[in-house]
Amino acid sequence: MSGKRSPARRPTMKDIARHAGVSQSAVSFALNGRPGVSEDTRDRVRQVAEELGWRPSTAARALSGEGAATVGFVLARPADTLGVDSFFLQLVSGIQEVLAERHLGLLFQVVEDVADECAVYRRWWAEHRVDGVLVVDPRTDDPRPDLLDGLGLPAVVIGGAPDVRHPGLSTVWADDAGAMASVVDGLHALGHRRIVHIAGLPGLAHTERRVRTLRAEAERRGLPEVRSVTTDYSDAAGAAVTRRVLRGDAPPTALIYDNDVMAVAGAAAAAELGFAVPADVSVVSWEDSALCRMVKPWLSALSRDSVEFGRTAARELTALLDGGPARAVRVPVPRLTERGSTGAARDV
Amino acid sequence: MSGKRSPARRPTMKDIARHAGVSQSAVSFALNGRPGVSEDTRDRVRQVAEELGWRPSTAARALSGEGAATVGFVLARPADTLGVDSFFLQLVSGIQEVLAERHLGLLFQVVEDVADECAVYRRWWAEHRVDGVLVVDPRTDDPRPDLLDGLGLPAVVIGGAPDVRHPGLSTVWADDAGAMASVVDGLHALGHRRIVHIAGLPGLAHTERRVRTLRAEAERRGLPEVRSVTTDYSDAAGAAVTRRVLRGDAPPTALIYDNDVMAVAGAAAAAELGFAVPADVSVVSWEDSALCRMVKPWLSALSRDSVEFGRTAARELTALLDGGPARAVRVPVPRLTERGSTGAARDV
DNA sequence: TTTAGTGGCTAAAGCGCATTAGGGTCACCG
DNA sequence: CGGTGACCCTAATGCGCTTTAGCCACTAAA
Repeated sequence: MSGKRSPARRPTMKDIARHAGVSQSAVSFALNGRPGVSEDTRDRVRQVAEELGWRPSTAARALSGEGAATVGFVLARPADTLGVDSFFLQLVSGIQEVLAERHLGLLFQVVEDVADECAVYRRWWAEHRVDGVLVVDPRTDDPRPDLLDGLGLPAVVIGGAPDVRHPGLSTVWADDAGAMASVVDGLHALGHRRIVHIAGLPGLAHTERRVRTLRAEAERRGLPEVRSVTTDYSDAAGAAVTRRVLRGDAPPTALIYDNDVMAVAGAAAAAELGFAVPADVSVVSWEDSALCRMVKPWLSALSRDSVEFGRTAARELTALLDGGPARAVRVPVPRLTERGSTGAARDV
Repeated sequence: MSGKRSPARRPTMKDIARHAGVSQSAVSFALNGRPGVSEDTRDRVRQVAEELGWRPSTAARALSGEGAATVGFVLARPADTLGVDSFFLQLVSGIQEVLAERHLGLLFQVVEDVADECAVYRRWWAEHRVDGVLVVDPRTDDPRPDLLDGLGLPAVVIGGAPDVRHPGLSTVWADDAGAMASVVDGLHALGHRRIVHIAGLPGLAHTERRVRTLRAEAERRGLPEVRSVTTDYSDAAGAAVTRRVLRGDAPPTALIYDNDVMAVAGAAAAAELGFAVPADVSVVSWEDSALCRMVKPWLSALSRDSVEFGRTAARELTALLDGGPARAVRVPVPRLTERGSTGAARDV
């Protein structure tokens, strides 16, 4: 009835104090569970706050030293690269789940490269915008841990190996090395001797881990014709590299792709070249998603629970925000879901 | 040398004032381009601020009435639904581009349904967290415009039709009706008479628009065997519906899918059933992405520039934040990129 | 009876900024 | 030579919250 045309005013603690007939400080004590008010008053205040639909102004909270109730997440990828990638949305969705419970906001930003990412961290810190950040795509020789350490910004590195040089940062990681070893193991058992690993971006920590492990495994088994090729993760690169290696002399009999997009594109490229999957060449995707079940044959893939990965990372960050110690948490080794794209190596 | 172990302190305007030998107010005037200081002083203050790496505390800014310098974006989708969807990441990336220029943050949240989404808006508003929001997936009978209007929270609805009932909200929309008409036109010209539209979620405004238009076009041309089937956008649903309609009597000769994921899954399902694409059945995807070029034949698709779509939406929102009037902006009609999946209808 | 607590509350200060109301100083006009 | 702006600048206030200091009444101990 009252013509609610003018945008409603936000209720403040002052309003609550007035309605409840107490001082602002009493309201603050009551609402924050601090001693200094009787249970009676506390209940009354709580009730009034509820009725008024009061919520603490994050700005005011942040200003009086309580932190911004927000964590940051920066994705450093050129716009066109983040096309068909299920990993990040799932990761974020898991992160959200945990953050939402604690009413923590997620400040999200997409930038071009790591330098820009660092700039964003500096800005966020100076602007007092976030209490902590989640860092993805760790690199070999990464400037971010040093920066965040210096700023004193709590952070969880997602996908990096435990970093002894930065005891302030938590790490959540998957055992790529172990997974790679087991994949090579499986392929070797199937008779594969010539294996090419179509890797992701060079410089990324997990790319390097996989590449190193593959090389080590190959040496251990005495397989000279096993190697990695780095790419930019795009479908185009996946297809291009596939064509190149299959056209060479003594083409590989097994291909390991670092993501689903390249695996699908690569499998298609192989088929075009007349290589049957898996009769002529086996294909493994290091990322499972609906994509892997959209092509014929379905692609064998390493599955990991990206949503849970996100949850774990967020939990580590909240623990850090609560003053807990930094930790290195390993999530379960991704396991290979065998589908139709892997089989015994053709006799050479 | 000075043992920078303790996390650096954020410089404040007080620090600048001290270094520059002026009052805080002078600093404020200087830094915000307000009159009241000489150009000399202004430059000096700017320089000091620069040296100290000062950035305004958003908390303090927000508290003194300047807004939170942040806009919100809520995605109401169950976690497992947001798998292989290139649209949102691209949209967000476009949004970011515009927001970053103005140093506006993007608060991002994933929730289960629209009710939760509304709760998030209320909370954000009460907590003074955002200055405006971007709303996606508008529905028929949507509670959000009313809510946002009531809260006085500036908002841009992405993908909705212009809404005369909420003159406070801007709208950025694509002409689905026109696009649908032109697709039907093209298929009709190729001889197709039995067309099935495998649509997205019922209740979504653009789904309804497309469904309505398709029906109208069919009636206009006297095609009784043209219809829409709604789904949940998943690959599974796309494949299932495809199988169902192709197995029926008088199967359709053309299929229009509301997204790329369903189109690819559907095309695969058709192939499995022995329907050659496009000889037996033509396939059109209402979303273009790398996915469409990962299958054989490549899928004809309606391409729109999602990144630009995001930019446009963000620009409208910033205009709104600047006090500009609400507008309804139409982005270019998506155009059909003809690829190998569409062809003349087989003689019936 | 005084003294020391103690529980329940209020007043006041401070966080970092924007903004309003003045307070000097100088040049210019009458 | 006093008056009047214009120009630069400072002091002080408020935004909504947390927190410290302190007040008052009442009880328990000395």
